Amino acid sequence: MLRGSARCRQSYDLAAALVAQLFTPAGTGLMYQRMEAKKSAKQVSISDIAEALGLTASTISRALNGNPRISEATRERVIEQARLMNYNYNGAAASLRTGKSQILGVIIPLINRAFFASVISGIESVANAGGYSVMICQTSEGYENEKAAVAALMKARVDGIAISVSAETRRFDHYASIRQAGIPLILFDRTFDEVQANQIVIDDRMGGRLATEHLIEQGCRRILHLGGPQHMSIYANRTQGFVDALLGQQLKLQPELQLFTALNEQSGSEAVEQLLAKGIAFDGLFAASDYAAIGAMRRLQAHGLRVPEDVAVIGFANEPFTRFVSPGLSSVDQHSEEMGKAVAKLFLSLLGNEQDAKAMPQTKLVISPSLIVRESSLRKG
Amino acid sequence: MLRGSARCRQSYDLAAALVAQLFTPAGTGLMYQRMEAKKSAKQVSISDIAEALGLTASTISRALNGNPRISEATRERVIEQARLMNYNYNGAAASLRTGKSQILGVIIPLINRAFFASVISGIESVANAGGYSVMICQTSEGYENEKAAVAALMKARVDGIAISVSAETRRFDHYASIRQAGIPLILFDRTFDEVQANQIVIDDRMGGRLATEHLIEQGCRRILHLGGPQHMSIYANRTQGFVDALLGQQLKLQPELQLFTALNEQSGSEAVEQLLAKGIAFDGLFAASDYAAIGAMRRLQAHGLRVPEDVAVIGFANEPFTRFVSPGLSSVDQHSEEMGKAVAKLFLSLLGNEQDAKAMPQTKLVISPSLIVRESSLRKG
DNA sequence: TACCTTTGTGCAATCGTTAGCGCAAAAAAG
DNA sequence: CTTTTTTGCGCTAACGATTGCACAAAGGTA
Repeated sequence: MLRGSARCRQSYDLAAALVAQLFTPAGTGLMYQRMEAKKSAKQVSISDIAEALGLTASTISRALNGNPRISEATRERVIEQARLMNYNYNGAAASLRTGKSQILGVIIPLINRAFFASVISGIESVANAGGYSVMICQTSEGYENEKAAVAALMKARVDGIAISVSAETRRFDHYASIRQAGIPLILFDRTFDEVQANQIVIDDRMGGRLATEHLIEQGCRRILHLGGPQHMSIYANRTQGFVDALLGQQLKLQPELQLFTALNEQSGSEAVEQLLAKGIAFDGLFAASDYAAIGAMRRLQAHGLRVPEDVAVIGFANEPFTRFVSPGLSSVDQHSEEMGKAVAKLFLSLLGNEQDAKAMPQTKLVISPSLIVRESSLRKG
Repeated sequence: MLRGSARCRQSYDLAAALVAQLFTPAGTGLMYQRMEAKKSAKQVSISDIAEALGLTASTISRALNGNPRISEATRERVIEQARLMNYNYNGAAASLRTGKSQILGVIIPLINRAFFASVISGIESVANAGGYSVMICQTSEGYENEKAAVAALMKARVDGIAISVSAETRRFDHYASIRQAGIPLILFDRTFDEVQANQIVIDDRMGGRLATEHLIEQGCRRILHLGGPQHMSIYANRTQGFVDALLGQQLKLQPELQLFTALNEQSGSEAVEQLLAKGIAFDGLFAASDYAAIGAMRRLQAHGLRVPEDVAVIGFANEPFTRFVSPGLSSVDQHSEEMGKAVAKLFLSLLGNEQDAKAMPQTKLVISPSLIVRESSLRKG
């Protein structure tokens, strides 16, 4: 514990420069002496401003917070002095006093998935506009990391937590402390109904159905489905949508044409390899992930099969690379940015009206996905 | 200001459940009464634990922080009681008292660039291991957003700030408050030498040279360079590397073969269109961004030119999509994850040894990039 | 037995901000 | 010219954790 020596460090040339600057315009000797006396130049506090202006900290606080009981003249003096002294609001102190940190916590599996990056963008834009900062934690799909992330956010006393559950997570006790603290909890995209929390999801079942119906419409009759871990609702629902579409079009369900994998590039590739080796034919492919789709598509092409003529392919998530590959990969867009905005908006409303979380019924918002048709699934004529 | 009513909200069924749980094992009537009395069930504090155990807050604090002056027996009792009461460490209170928040601030232009996402991953992994959380702000390449991000991080009293400068930023006064507060500042990737700060960058000049030399080696003699805004050192350096390579190989610099754009997909496409329209021929293309490269490549193909046979193409950044496109896009890898780790490590060392920031000389760490050759630039034979 | 260490814990001040209450002075109402 | 209201600000007590100092009890030494 090196905490003992952790107090006195600052560059004093800068502190001196600051004092000089202060001394010139509004020059109160008082202020100068104070800086002289306190060797350890901490950041400027409202008390420092108060002292410089001959007021009290409460007045400074009220002035900066727009309290109507403060005269405009005083407010302007305060704001100007704060600027001069390079005052920085101390969020920690305010958080301690008010119990609010003005920070939202977000836990995601992987930050380098375009989907999650977009969601974060959406959250940030709305949250920032509402005066909130965002604290992001990545679990790398790990349960222990998720536990640690929750702990870190609780420690930071965030005002709300949004989680997209890691693939490894099957128990949810670590969410209990969130609820016990009365902190709003929102699950997005990767949700579990076992957890009592607000949810924002896309209609994955509809997405799966749209994608599959599109393939059927393009003339596919034997459609391979590469699905994800079925304990996760998003993947189970996409698969369900696939089933819906087949049955809806009076097509038979072929068990050998449903494979469940980790849905990365490699597993997509391997799945195709496996089926071709077994001599199982198919003329369409719906993967519940773009990564699996691209892996599969490349492997099909490596075997001399043409996409979309021999096999029409569609993925899921509309990752940016789907536009760049050739043939362009059809996919299902999840309106990720919108989802992020919805998450942040829900937060703001939950925090805004201070009805107990328990009074407010759990919200479940479902966003409809959109089919994005590119060359990989489009058979002309 | 709805601050007045912002105090009393919590779900009391849960609080009751907690009390019940508490009451059963270690059952101190005292505790129960306290919860009864205080209608507003705040989170549990160390004083609550102290009261439950008949100790004082200082002992609890020391026990939880591993202070050797506390007996093992007491420590265990404290830890167990903390677990029972579902205690959460209050970072805000500690931050206020110690002046340390155990949070690192990171400001990046865009979170949905694979490069930055990877850097963040790297930062997070090292920072978390060192007991720090990470707070991320996105500027969307905007100067005002960058100012707001700095303010938000200062408000959160982060212990250090890492910035990759937005494209729009040309003034750096907003960094002054960081230095004045004595907070370690690290610029990474997008740096400016005008700013007095630690820097972690890749050797962009070397990257540009490697890419260009590779094209020359593949037989290119008229190489088009799509460069970025030259006020940004990364792009100026990549361009300089291009120039170095040409001159090093006794090739002439052709002014009409250097275009400077925003380096997105569209500008890459337009640049190619423009040159072809003018009838300016070229047999190689080095773009300072993968996005510009893919845009250019697609446009070349649209004009019936073959890549790499007619024009060999190489990009920069090694974005993941470069693997998926066909032909695979050659690029320059920036070791983004390593860069992130280096940023976090530098933080930890800056925070670790409490020599003044001024005593510690400014560090500048330069990481060497790697050439990644794929089909787009490889002429067989 | 008297004195010195070591061990384990308590006391109290402190960090910066907020907010309820109080209280003058000024303004409005009577 | 009083009385009431409004305006503008100060006082003070929190919030929860940390930490230097004090101090009693236990153990060791002379």
